[in-house]
Amino acid sequence: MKNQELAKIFYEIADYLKMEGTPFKPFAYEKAALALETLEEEVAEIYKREGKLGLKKIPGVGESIAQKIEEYLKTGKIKYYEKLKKKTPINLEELISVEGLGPKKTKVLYEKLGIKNLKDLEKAVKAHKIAPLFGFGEKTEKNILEGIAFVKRSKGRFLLGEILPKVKEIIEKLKSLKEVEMISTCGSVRRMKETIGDVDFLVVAKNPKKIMDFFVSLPGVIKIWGKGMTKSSVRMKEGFDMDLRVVPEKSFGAALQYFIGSKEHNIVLRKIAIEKGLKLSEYGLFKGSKMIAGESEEEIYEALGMEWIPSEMRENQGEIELALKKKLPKIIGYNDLKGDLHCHSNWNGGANSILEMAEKAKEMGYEYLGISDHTKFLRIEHGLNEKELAKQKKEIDNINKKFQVPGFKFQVLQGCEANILNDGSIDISDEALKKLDYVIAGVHSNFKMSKEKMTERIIRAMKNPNVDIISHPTGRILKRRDEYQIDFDKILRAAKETGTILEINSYPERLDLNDINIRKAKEAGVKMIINTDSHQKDQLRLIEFGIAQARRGWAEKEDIINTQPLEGLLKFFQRS
DNA sequence: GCCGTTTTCGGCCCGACTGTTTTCAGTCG
Repeated sequence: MKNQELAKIFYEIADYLKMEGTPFKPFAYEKAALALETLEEEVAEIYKREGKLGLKKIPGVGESIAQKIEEYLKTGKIKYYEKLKKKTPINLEELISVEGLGPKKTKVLYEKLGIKNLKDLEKAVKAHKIAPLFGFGEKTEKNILEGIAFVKRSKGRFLLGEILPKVKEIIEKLKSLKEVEMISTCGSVRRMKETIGDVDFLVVAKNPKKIMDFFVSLPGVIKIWGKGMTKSSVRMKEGFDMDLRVVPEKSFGAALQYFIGSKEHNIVLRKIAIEKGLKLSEYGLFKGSKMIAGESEEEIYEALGMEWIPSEMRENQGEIELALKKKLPKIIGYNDLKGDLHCHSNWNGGANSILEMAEKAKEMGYEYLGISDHTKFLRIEHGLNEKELAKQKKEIDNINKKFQVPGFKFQVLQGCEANILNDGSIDISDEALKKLDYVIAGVHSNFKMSKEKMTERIIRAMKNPNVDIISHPTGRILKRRDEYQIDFDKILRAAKETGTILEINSYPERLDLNDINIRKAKEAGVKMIINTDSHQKDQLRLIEFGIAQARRGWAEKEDIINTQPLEGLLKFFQRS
């Protein structure tokens, strides 16, 4: 995954340049990083095929960045980046992950106090060395302390969005070995938990030694914790660990069940087995010494008198009871969505044109795609005003004409992602909103409001008859910032009353609503929509993470409005 | 450093808020 590695480096270069106060360049590096991050094809492949010229076709990549990509592909290093790191030898990524600390403050902390990493920072905060610095103060010091605590709490866990692409790549590599007969991921990756501790693979194989040799010498392995015939364990350079187990075919299902977990789910399952006079382990389901099930998960669950439970639901949150009664909800499937309504085009922050986004959506088999660019208030994203929205509508109408092919259904809708201002009003006129197919509204500023005020703010927005959807309703950013203070039950009641739809945002850092809130919304009878918030066409694929989260929240097809075909969908927006 | 249905050079990255100031810098989206 050279793409991800390069993206990370370019983001970091951008931060170093910001630290120096360099104008514009950081923006260019970030743009290139964003493009690389979600590029479908490996840069190495592009380079192999088309050389540097091919690299320059990537949006945001010009001569200089293409050269750096080339350098990295050839040497594994970028001299320019190494030089920046050498000049200011600090763990920049770690330090700016503390909310409230940016590149500039980090630089001051390094120059005045020699702070190089989180540990140094914590020491300095605790010794009250930071508040007296020029430009800092008591409150900053306190905020930094809270920020450190938050970063530490989420440390050692990785975003599913960071890990899953790597896991899929490794699975493909392992599958290509002829010795591998069956393979699967287990653990929290398989349960699609939003953050992952380590990665587990389960393999049925003829020649375990060969598999193990291959596994411990995968690119990116920096440490081998252990290597045996049935289990090997390694540390990857990104910092996470991976285990691989080889099991006999007749136990594959039992091992899968055991290692997918969760632990809590398994404990209850084993109790049920005992009650039936059986014993469940990773080797199988046994009656005395006779194995009665184990080759597949399905036969184990069946033998225990219950329905098979999708892995995303296995958290012992009531799913076992329902499975015993054969009343599990039919949770939404990964191919049930008919479109995506939260996407940004190059009319504001996005990298691709509306047409490019639409073509990608069409390719994914969608029936519709909603363009929801930011409105006025967010100037950095080139938020659109009333006039520009009207102009954009013309473009969308033209594009839709192109898509009018007999026997083929596809339509681009025009929405917007408007801003909920401090008092709950919307930053663009009702007349303009009325002309759109639908309206998303979201909070993008002033997050540290009191619980009461923030709740009131969002509810007022929901009461605006033009607002259909609330985007990323709780505002959390994983590993960075907690959700803002809101009374979620009150929000749900207001959503129900006003018929407002709550978004499940698929961005791996957001996944907002989260699984718990999705379940609450479902129980409250509030409709939801799964969107990506794509800023470029390849991000449309992030929808997988939103769907996974919906499945973890037990959402069914009818809870999610974009499982509806276009006609049904539009009914939710009550436009005439 | 990137980009071009006004441009191959000169734009691009604005505005609110916070916390620190006493007129403003840094952070965040």
